[in-house]
Amino acid sequence: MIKSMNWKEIFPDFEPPLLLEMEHFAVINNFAEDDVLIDIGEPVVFVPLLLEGYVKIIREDKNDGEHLLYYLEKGAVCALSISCCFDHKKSEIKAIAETSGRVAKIPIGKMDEWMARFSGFRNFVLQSYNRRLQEMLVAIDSLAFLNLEERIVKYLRDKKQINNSRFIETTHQEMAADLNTSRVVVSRLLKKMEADKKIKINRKSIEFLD
DNA sequence: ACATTAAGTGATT
DNA sequence: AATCACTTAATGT
Repeated sequence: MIKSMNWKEIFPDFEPPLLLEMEHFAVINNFAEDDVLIDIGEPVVFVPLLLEGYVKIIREDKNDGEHLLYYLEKGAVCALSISCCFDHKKSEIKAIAETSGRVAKIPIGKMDEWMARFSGFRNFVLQSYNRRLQEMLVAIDSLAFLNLEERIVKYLRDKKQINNSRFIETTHQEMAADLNTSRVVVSRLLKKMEADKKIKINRKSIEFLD
């Protein structure tokens, strides 16, 4: 179903022999919006490469709610899954499909092998790691240094970017969960932002006026 | 018409 | 900024 043309397009630096092996060993899965791709505590047996779509990566504490860390985009590999894989650990995060899309699941054993044999693959993994680390810093910064209203603005900006639309389809409840706060507080701040002409609130969607 | 879900609000901590 | 205890509004059956 997936031709090497597609692979080459998404992963331009992969060597042709690597692409051939990938087509053979990778398991392709389609997923729909809101699918839970992995949850906390589930064993990680594959390293997922995102072929299409966006995935929300969420850190969750059993008692203390959850927090959105960052989004994974097409052509990215989940850095956290790699570290989990190497140690045969269980997942530290929850991954939810922001949009529908496709993943290629790489068996753990192949990761070692391909990183050793293909410099294109090794560089890809390292770069991907790097990007995730950067995004993690951004997530920490926003938690540590931004107030809730600023975090909401950032949240809406990110979502706007991903969906490529100034109409953000979400509920106050969902935002509160992602930002680890309460719905009432989100509603109030959004109301204020609407009064300030920054956004327009509709039921189950928000229009971002930049 | 009734139930469910999303969002708004005042009062309190 | 969080929580409570509602109310109101929109949607689904």
